[in-house]
Amino acid sequence: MTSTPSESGKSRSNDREPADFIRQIINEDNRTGKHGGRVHTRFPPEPNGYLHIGHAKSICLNFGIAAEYGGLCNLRFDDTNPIKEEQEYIDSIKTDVRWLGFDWGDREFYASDYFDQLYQWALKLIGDGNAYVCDLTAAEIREHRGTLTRPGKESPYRGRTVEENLALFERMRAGEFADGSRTLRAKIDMAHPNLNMRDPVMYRILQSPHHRTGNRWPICPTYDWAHGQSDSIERITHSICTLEFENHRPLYDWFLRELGVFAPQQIEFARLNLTYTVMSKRKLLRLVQDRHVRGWNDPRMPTLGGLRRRGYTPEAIRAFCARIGVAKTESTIDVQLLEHCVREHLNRVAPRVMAVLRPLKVTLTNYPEGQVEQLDAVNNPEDPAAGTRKVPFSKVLYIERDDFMEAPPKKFFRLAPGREVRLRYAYFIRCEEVVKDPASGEVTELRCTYDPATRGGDAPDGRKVKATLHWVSAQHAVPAEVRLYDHLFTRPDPDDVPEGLDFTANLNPASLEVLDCCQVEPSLADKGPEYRCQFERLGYFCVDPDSKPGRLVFNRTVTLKDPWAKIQKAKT
RNA sequence: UGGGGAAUAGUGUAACGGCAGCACGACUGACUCUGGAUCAGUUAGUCUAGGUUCAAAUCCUAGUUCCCCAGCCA
Repeated sequence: MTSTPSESGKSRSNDREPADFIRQIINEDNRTGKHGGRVHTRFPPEPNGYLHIGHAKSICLNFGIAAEYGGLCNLRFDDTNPIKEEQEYIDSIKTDVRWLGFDWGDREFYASDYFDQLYQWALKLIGDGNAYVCDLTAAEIREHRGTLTRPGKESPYRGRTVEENLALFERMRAGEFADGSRTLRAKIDMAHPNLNMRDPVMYRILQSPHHRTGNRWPICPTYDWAHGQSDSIERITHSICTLEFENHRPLYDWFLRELGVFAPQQIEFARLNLTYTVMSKRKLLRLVQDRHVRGWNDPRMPTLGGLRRRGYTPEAIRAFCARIGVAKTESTIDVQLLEHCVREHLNRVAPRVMAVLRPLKVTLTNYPEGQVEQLDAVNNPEDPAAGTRKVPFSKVLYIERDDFMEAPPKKFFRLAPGREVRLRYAYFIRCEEVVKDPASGEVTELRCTYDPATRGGDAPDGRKVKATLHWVSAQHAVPAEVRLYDHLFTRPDPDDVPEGLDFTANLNPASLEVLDCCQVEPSLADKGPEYRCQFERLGYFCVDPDSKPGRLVFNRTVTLKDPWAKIQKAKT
């Protein structure tokens, strides 16, 4: 946890700076002294799934705001539903938040930490005539709730006395009743236009063991009953959540008011949507279960685990979250902005290396047999401190198949019969002869000559060349597998499908391409997982955890911007 | 047809009665030993209709469109 989560480094504690609507609210609260200048937020994941880029937006918001205002941000697991939650998720969530660069200190909390307090508060509401035990089944409750346009009917159990309710609730707690047979409900208003206020359930009976409290609680609180009170216990000043909870705010406030306890302010913002991907837990789970991807951390997934494996940096994700801003308008961010953010960071820090993905053999007919030269190559033109390295050069090389065309169209600047190009950091070469497989007609080798006077890449006579190609020396290169990724879906909105089909109809069949005959420069031989670099002219890549010594595996994080590829794509 | 929200270039996001700005994208051009990076430039916007005002994205009125809510999920 070395970095400051506040990317701007600027304090937002004055209201001169353009601030988003949440920071404006906080600025106003600070101005009026509402919380004595205190700012305390929380990130409250439910431990029933893996974190994704949408959560990163919330994490950056909550931890970022706390840091900017000199406040604190808690990590709180919203573990009110034992049948869906598991320790594995808790561990992965903590790993991801830490990886993103945030620190919750010793403030790791669980809603289940507050089950006793919640129970006491429930007793108070019952005592005040504000809650009652209801014997209706789930289906009956639904029927009684009414509809969007029609008021609900009151439960026949609504009129129970305080004593009756207290006795029944005590027995619920003692585990005397079957799952789902009774609930504790807030007594509010069955005719309320907001359905959340029509006597919402506070406790249900769920005998399944809880990952933290074991079998101590046969009853468990609902989100509505637990969340606001948890915020209150932690003295959260600003409880930031997504738009769908806007309808719950009246209830959130109602509980706090009836209890007479510290009242945090709930503020809702629009969740993140990204083009060419899905973000809902349900759809992500479906992709994993139906084997459309290789797992939760498949590099094509928008999960933090997937992005990490893909080679994304925490810095890039934080920069992205800072740029997308925060508002109440529902929006879909162009995935190109995310890609821009990784490129921007990796361009600054990633060492450059040469790797040939689809090798084409090149023999330099006039280069001495058996000779090897060690040529100097710059590690990162954006960072002189990164220094240089030696790259071996010899008579037989590999270049990229895409860098040669027998009949080059207009605007193709690379190698072609009779044409001269530069090999990066090496020599000018000229293509003299094209060798083909007589059967298939496929080009199998290029026989070229090199100009010894151009060693290092410059011609003493000042002659220019239109392209510089990357290459590797055949006898020195290390074989590697490279996994190329593209968008998981073929449409910006995966849900844009013909009637009767679902989002899987838009899955991109070409989202993964595995190249297993790649040749990379020898300096890469000893690199392990999480090593990130730029393959010159191709893109940013990282070593995959599947990689083993002698069997390198790389993932392509993102391509470089490539005008030529765009020209070609436009033609098809 | 109840209630709660939201509408600003292609996509996001500012401007809080006083010149509609920024980022990404797209398109030019310069430079380049990465068709990368960098630099310069172009493109393009206030949902609609009225009203208030010297002045409206901003205030008022009426409409339109989109999102959320009928889990003992969160």
